[in-house]
Parts: sequence; C-alpha cells; structure tokens
Amino acid sequence: MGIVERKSRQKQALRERILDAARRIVMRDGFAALSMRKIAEAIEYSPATLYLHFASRDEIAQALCAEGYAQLLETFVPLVQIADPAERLKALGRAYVAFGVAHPETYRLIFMEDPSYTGAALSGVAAASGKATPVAAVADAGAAHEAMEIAAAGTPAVGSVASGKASLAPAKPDDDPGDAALHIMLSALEELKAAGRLSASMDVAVWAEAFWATLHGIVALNLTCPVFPTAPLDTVVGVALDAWLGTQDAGQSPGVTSASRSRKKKSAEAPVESYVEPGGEPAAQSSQPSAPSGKKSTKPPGPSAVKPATKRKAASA
Amino acid sequence: MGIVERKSRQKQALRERILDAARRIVMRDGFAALSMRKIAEAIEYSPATLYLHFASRDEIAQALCAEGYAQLLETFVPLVQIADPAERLKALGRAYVAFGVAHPETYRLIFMEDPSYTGAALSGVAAASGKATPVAAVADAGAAHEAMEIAAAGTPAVGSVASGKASLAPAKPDDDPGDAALHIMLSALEELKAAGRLSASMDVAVWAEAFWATLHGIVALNLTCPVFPTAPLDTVVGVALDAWLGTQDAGQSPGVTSASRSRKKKSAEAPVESYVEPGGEPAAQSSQPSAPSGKKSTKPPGPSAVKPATKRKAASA
DNA sequence: GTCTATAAAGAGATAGAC
DNA sequence: GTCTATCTCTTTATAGAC
Repeated sequence: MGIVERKSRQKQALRERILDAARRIVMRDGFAALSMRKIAEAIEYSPATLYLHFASRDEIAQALCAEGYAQLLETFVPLVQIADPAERLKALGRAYVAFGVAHPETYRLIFMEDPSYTGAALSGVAAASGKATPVAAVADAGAAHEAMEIAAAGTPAVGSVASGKASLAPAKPDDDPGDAALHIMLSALEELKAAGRLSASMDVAVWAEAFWATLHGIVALNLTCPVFPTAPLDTVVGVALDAWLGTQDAGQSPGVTSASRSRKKKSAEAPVESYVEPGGEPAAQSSQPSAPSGKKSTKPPGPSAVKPATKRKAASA
Repeated sequence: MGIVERKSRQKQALRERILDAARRIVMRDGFAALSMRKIAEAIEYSPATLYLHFASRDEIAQALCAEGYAQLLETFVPLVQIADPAERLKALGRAYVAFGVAHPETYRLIFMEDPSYTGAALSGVAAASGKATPVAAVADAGAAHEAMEIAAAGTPAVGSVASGKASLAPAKPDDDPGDAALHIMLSALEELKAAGRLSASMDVAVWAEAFWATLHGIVALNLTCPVFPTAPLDTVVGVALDAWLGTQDAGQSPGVTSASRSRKKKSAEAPVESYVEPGGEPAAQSSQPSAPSGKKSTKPPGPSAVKPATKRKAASA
C-alpha cells in the first residue's frame, strides 16, 4: 500500500501547491485576477491538470475562502480569554477590523465578493443564538489554531482546515470556522446581557447582526472608498465600539481590563494599525491599506456569462 | 445655426440612449455584465459608435455613478425638513438603507465596486465638517432635484446632473451630489451637537464616518451575505440607529445624552421596507432583495490586464 | 497524470471605408 | 456619424495523444 499512499501524498502536495499559488495571486492581484491559467503557469503545470484537482475555478475560490475564515477565527481565539465581556467584544471588534485591513484581499474574497462565498461560512446563524458555550467555541477554535501551525511557513499559514477535509465542502467540515467565530461573539454578548449590561429586552441576535454590520461597514468602506477614514482608522473604530458598548471618550483603545492584561498576545491592546498576524507577515496598515494599486477586485467573465473591462482604470485611463 | 443645434440635440439624444441602455443592463445583470457590445446591441448601433460618445466603458460607468449619487441625494432631500436633528438623522439612515436595498445594483456600483467610482462623489469630505449650512445643502439638493424631474420618465429618472455637463468630469459638475448628501448629514450632526445631545468632545466628522460605516455595513451585508439579516432588516436598522442616536432600550448609547425619545415624524418611524422612492418606482424590499440570481458583480478584463471568471457560479456550477 | 491543442465565448478598442 | 471588419486580448473547459 506504500505506493498508493505515496501517490495520494503527491496528489495532496500538488493540491497544496495549487492553493498556494492561487493564494499568492489573490493576495497580489486580487481575486478578480485569479484564473486557472495563471495558477497553472505559477506552478508550471498545464491548465488542464488543475481540473484533476479542482472541478472549477470556483472550487479553488471556495477552498481559499475556507482558509480565510479559519484565519479570521484564529485571530479571535486568544481574545476569548478576556474576562470582561464588553472588553472582549471590543477586542474582537478591533481584531476583526484589523484583520480586514491587514488582509484586504482575503477579506474581500470572504465578505465582499460573492454571496455564495460569504454564505458558505455562516450556516447556523439563525439558530446559533444560544447554541455554543464559550468553552465549546474555544475548543473548536483551538483545534483550528493547532492545525494551522502545522501548515506552511512562508505563506499566510492556514490551509490545514481547508485542505484537510474540505475538498468538496470547503467551509463546513465538522466545525465551521465561520460559525465558531460567530459563537465567540454571541457568547460574549450573552454574558453581557446576563450581567445586566445589555437591555434585557434586546435580542442578542439582532444586536450581534447590527454590531457586525458596523464592523463590516468600517472595513468595507476602508477597502473600497479611497477617502473613507478621514480620521485615523483607530479613532473611528473606537467611536463605533463605544457607541455599541458604551464608554465615554472614544479614540483610545480601552484594551483589556485587568487579569488578561498579562496576555501574551498584544493583539488585544494594540491599536488597530499595529496588528500583526500570527503567521508573522508584515501586515498592511494605516487607513489606505494595500489594494494593489493598478488593479482592483471584482468579477471576471465566465464561459457563457459576461464580463466587462474595468481594470483598465489605472492602466488605460 | 438650427442645423448644428439639431445635430447637437441628436448627439445628446444618442448619448442618453446609451446611458439608458447601460443603466438597464446594470440593473438587470449587474455591473459586471456591462459591456460595450451589449450596450451597442441594445440600442442597435455598432460598438464603434459608442466610442464617439464615451471614451471607454469606464466613462459610461462613471456617468451611471453620477446618476446614482444624484438619485441617492434625491431621497435625502425631503427629509431635510424634519426638525429634530436626531430624528432627521434616523430618517436619513433609514432612507439610505432603503435606497441600497431598493437599488442594489446602483448601490453596488457606487459604493462597492471600484474605489475610483466611490471616491468620485466624495471630494471634500475631509474639509467638509463645518462647511455647508443646512440651507446651502438644501439649495444644492433642490437644484439637483429639479434637474431630475426634467429627465426621462420611464427610467429611474436621473441623468440630468450626469449628462448635462459631466462628459469628462462625471461626478463633479459644480455641485456634487455626493458632497451634498454628506453635508445634509453633517449639518444634522452639528445641530445635534449644538443642542448638547452629542458629547462636546466628539468630533462630528469621526462620528459621521462611523455612522455612515454602520449604514453601509448593513446595506453591504444585505447585498452580499445571503443570511445576513436573520431578523427583519427593519429591526436591525432600528437597533443600529438607536445605538447611535439613543432611545430607551438598545445597549446604552453614550453618544446621545438624553431626550430624543419622543418620535414625531412618521417618516422617521416608517419601516424601511415601506420606503417608496420619489420617482414612483415600486422599490424592492425585504431582506434578500434583488441580486440577479445567477450573476454577480465584480471586475472584468482589460486590454492588457487580467481577469478570471467568476460568474459561472450559478451558470456552470 | 500530464500535456498539447483547441473549442467556444467574450471582451475593449481602432482603422478606414462610406 | 456610422458601420464593417478586424486586432488583440482574455477566459473556462475539454478531447485526445502520450
């Protein structure tokens, strides 16, 4: 059986190479620039070979999405230890925005590209309200975290969750990173409510959605609107968090309350801009982050579908 | 000179036809599906003819953007009359979300497609803080409004602002709809602050940006995330507005100190869904609005640039 | 498994005849 | 002004040789 195993391993390896190449292309040129030909060229294989591993460009995109969700989840994990639920939520909010700013193309792919990509990670949102306990969420998250560290070193480091078992069902193996992340937030919210710091009549699910929308709005505008944060991104995030979680005087990072101050990760207290991803990448920063100058992000043409030209913006205009 | 005038009129007319066709394509199939060939086919001209009126696809897109901004501004105009600044802001927020939900493709084009499109409308955001008085904003808005009613009847009715003089400088004639809309909001905000209902130490520009981000987040998630508003969109918007502008329950809203609890205008209370646009269109509604099932939105290929395929989602997958 | 070659579709933009 | 014809470029995806 050694032979079949070797073959299986080789197949897996090629699969990884494909995803690595795809990830690099997306990071560098945006999702719109991702094509089978480019990937094939990058790994020095013919385009046809890719179809032996992925049924379509879309399947590759979904695999990348799964990685992205896991990556986002991973940034949440250490924050679960923050004792005060309000501070925890603030830290989560900052981490969320920091993630989006640091990984614009990943964020775009996951939350701004295609409804099917976005929906892939959020399966049980409706019924999720009282489902997972903080402990359970942490357990799941921990598993994902551990799996990640096994992954590649040079690249953003994810992959395991996605490539391990998510060949056809990208974002929903047994534990769904998207749901797990959601649960972390909902748990904090319920604690908050239990502590009487949130109106008892408030539906946490609604609150959570509106809160999420605020964070998403900040990230999305930052990635799309060139003039968005006139003020420092930090400040805007601070004001938003204060509006939702109360505290006078925006601006600075309330950070962690007390006990968790010893946190090994500085991520919770550091201002949004200084966020550094676990993988060790530089992490983009400031208000106008990466966004590969000339090229944008959007959609490409399909076989029978359509696609206009827009990238020319910087190229031809 | 009658002859040159007629020719000029005919040229203008064709220009309008081009934009009309383009608008229809975008509404129906999304921006990504907008191509010169399609437009040409729709108006029964050759593709080459389009280039006599627009230098590129991009220029057409920008003209559509200008229309979109004007359209959005128009929905703001009547709300300026609301006396209470907090209620006015809430009404503006609801109108904003309603607009995005009712005109998903327009909203996408303007705020979610390309930074250059989004930035086109917001020129003086940075210095806008104390710039325009409510009166000035209304004056601008009124002008745009008036201009609009001259425009076509069957179609969404805009165009004048864009087509009148924005051949090469699409979104910034003399009065910029984007800025005007922004000023309307900032004015209300300053009134709020003047009335002592907003922390004196709060920077209105920052507050405005964070508030805008919240609204944008709600719309953007609604358009992109299939499961987004688990709760009725109305409810989520209400919670968000309360968080920012205060009202009994809802977390605690440190932003606003007291009052503003008695709501008078029904326009401020009307649920988002019931919004009807001034033009008299049906106005889409509910949580999962249009979003032309099969197709998405994104970017197309340029001459030398790149472009993957993505639309296949529903077509080939 | 992998490649070459190609089908089938789409795009933006232009030259030059009329 | 308008059209025809064309150039150049992109893409996904597959057939069939090796």
